[in-house]
Amino acid sequence: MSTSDPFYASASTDQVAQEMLGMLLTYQSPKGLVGGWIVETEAYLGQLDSAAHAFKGRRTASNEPLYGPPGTVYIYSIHGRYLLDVAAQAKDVPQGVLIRAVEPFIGKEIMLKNRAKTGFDLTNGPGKLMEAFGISDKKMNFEIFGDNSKLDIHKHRKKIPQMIETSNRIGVSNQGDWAGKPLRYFVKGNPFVSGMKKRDMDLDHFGWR
DNA sequence: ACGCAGATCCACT
DNA sequence: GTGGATCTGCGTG
Repeated sequence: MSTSDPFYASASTDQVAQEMLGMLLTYQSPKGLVGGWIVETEAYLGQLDSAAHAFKGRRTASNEPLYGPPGTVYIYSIHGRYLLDVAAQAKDVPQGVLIRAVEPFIGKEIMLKNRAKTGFDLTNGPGKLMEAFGISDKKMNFEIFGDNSKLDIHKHRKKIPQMIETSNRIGVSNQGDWAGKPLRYFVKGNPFVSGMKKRDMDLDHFGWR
């Protein structure tokens, strides 16, 4: 995905978050290529969104990548983990999409070595997928997916969700109106979605069409 | 210095 | 399946 690609800027951030479901996320890691299908995302809508890092225009060294052009890598840390975001709007419009879970597709063996977990637990959470990928710092901040970065989101290599499900966002501390907005999107039935209950899993097709 | 955050793990119902 | 403990980096005082 290149800088000039209008994909991000042409759509609202919540639309982008939905369209990213089924796209392939890859990372050229030192140990080899790893990657997976994006199955869960969340949209964060900037200065008005009380759950967003840029709420009220907050702008610090660590959330600065959110203000970058569409496709900017935004990695931040919480609870000792690292999470992966994409800036989704034009430069200086601090809206982003959090990638919360992927279905492993490339380099599964590498991911299994990076993480002490197997099965769906390998990548069914935002911190888990980063650990599986072997990313444990913020060095790639400000890079552009697929342009000058080892991280890439393949727009055209896409799986099609049978159905996209929504919910409120996970772990947002703020109790404002925004905490309950349905800005989390996931592939219905995909077992790699965080917190997916066994009885809701579609083990035949993983929720893909 | 201090306190908490866009989470995870594990020991228990 | 779920609640509580614990993980560090960063923002605020």
